[in-house]
Amino acid sequence: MSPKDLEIAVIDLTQAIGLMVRRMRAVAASQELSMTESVVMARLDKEGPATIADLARAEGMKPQSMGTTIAALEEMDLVARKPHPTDGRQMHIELTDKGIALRKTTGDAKRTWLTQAIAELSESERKTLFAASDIIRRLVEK
Amino acid sequence: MSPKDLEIAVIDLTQAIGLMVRRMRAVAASQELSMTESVVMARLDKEGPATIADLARAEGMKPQSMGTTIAALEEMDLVARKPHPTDGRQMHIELTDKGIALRKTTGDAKRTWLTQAIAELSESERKTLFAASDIIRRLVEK
DNA sequence: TATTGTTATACTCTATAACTATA
DNA sequence: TATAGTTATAGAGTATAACAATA
Repeated sequence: MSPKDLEIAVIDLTQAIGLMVRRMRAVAASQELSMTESVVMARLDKEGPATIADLARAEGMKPQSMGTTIAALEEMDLVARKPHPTDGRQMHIELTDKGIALRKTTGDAKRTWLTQAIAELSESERKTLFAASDIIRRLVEK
Repeated sequence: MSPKDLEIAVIDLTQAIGLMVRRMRAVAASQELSMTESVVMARLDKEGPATIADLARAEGMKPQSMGTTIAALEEMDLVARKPHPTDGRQMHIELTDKGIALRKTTGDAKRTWLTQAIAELSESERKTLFAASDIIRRLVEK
C-alpha cells in the first residue's frame, strides 16, 4: 500500500468515525444515554461493581471526567456509590434496580438506532465491523 | 448472531470508537489539527474549493459548526475565503499556500500517530479496518 | 420562498489544577 | 509517597436560534 493510499484510507477512517460519533450524539440527544454512559452501564452490568479509577482506565479517560459521567448516571438513579469494605478511599459503583431494569430493556437489542442498523447488515459485514473494533482497540494502545 | 451477542458487539464497537476519539483528541491537543480539521483539509486538497454548506453536509455537521471549524483553520492561515464568482451568497473555501504545504508534509504519512500505527498493522488488518470505514459510512446514512 | 452565511448563546464531553482523605 | 476521589474551572466541539444577504 503506497503512503498516499494509506493516507487517504486513514482520512476516510477518521471521517467515518467522526460521522458516527455525530450521528450517535444526535440520536442520544433526544432521550438515550451518551456513548460513554452506555458503555459504562454495559460494563457494570457485565462485570459487576467497579471503582471510578477502574472505569476511567478502561475508557481511556481521566478519573475526574469519569467522575462526571458517574455523577450524571447517579443523577438519573441508574448507578449508586457504595464504600469499599476495606479500602476507605475507594467507592464501588454499581447498578441500581432501575439501572438493571434499563439494561434489561435495552438488552433486547431493538431500542437503539445503531443496534438496529447493524442488525440489518449482512453477516460478513457485521464480522468485518466487529473485527475492526478489536483492531481499533489495539491501535489505541500504541 | 443472538440478540445478546449482538448487543455486546455493538457496545464493544461503541467503546472502541470512544477510545479512538479520545486518543486522537489527546494527540491533536499537543500540536496537530483536530479530526474534523484534518478531514476538511484533506477534502479541500483532494477535491478543490468548496462552500461551508458543502463541507458541513459531507461531515454530517450543521453549517454553523462547520463555520467555526473553517474560522479556526483560517485563523491558522491554512484556508482562505473567496467570494463565489456568480453566486453572491456563497464563499469558496480553499487551501492557502501554507495549507498546501502542510498537506504535502503530512502527505508523507509519517507524521501522525494514527497513520504510523496503522502502517504497522498487517495487510489483512488494514483491509478489515478500511472495509469497516465504508460500512460505518453506510450505517450513518440509515 | 429557499439557500448561504454570520453572530450570539448554550450544551456536552473531557481536560487540568488544586485539594482532601486514606493507604 | 502513592492512590482514590472531589471540586472548581476551562477548553474543544457542536448545536440551536435569530438574522442578513442573495437567489
